[in-house]
Amino acid sequence: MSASAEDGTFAAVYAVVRRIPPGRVATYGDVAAMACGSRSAARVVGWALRALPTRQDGDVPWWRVINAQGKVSTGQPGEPMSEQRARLEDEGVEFGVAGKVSLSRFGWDPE
DNA sequence: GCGTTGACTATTG
DNA sequence: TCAATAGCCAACG
Repeated sequence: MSASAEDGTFAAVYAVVRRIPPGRVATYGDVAAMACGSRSAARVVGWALRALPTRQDGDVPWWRVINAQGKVSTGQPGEPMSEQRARLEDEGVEFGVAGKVSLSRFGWDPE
């Protein structure tokens, strides 16, 4: 697709995140493995999602992307809990007492 | 082209 | 469960 001027690591990350179905969560490592081909590139995924508001994409469900520990990494100062967690709960994702999600239950299973 | 930074991951205590 | 350390990759100035 050459219609979009977006092609590269960032676009790859956005494409993978958009493929995450509602009620499911994916880890940075998983997205990095599919977007960049390397699980170690998880930092790049965080960078791409962090630059999302700057990219004005708006259609990327960044809240469905969490860390390998099953917890959100979005540090939202001033808020009791990250909006990411609220969105996930609204999608049907349940959090443990430690505020962690069971990746074995809600983990995204790419076909 | 180099050095710094970052919404990470895995390991160890 | 939490804290600290090392490793990895890409974008930014």
